[in-house]
Amino acid sequence: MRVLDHPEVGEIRLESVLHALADPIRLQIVRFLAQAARGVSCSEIELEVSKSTGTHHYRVLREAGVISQVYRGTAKFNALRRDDLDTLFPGLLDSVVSAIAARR
Amino acid sequence: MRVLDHPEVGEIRLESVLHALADPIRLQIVRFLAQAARGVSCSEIELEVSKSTGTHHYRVLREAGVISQVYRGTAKFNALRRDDLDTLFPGLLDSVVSAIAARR
DNA sequence: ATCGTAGTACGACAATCATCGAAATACGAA
DNA sequence: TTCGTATTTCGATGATTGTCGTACTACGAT
Repeated sequence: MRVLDHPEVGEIRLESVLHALADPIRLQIVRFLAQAARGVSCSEIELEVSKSTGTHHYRVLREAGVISQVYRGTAKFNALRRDDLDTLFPGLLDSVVSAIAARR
Repeated sequence: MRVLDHPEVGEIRLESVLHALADPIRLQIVRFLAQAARGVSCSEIELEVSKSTGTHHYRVLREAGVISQVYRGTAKFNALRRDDLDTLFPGLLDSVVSAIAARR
């Protein structure tokens, strides 16, 4: 089974989280995950970039501590690390998600 | 008198704001401005980078819409665009400022 | 008019980044 | 085992970024 590295809660840095969120493709991913009740596979989110670029963006989000990723079979399931982020940076994720949800 | 370009409220983009905030030097500036009651000149904030690099960071913040800058004599006064940011992205600035203030 | 202070403009440089396509891997199903 | 699907890895490339030093400009004070 493939295992993926995630930063511990204590290792998540504000700069990295902000940097991870400062990209339209990654915001699109976060937005999708925010309104999904449970884990979402990569292929469920239609990104207007190539597959390899998509992989890159998921990795940036994971390594920053914004999302968690686990393999289930051949698919990889993604979820926001809501609790961890809310603990570290209260209100940050909510405000970003609200801001991206508010615009059309 | 020298005049500086600031984005209109409607031109401020979330990605640019997040990108502007995703740098330790710029977070230091924001942190300082957040706990200053009124405008602060560039030279009041001691940054561990050269003057020209400092100028660069102030410009990134201004062009993203995070701060406003006006000349008064030979000095340039900086202030957070609190109201504009709160209108556009409610809670965002507060959560970021709290996060940087919370860590030592 | 001259001087000092505050900040800018201009290259330049190395590092990081977003992007891609093509080849490779992991795993479930047939 | 063979096939198909999901995702990765590996360069490569062009764009952006953070950094600097030096030379410059703007302005107040002398």
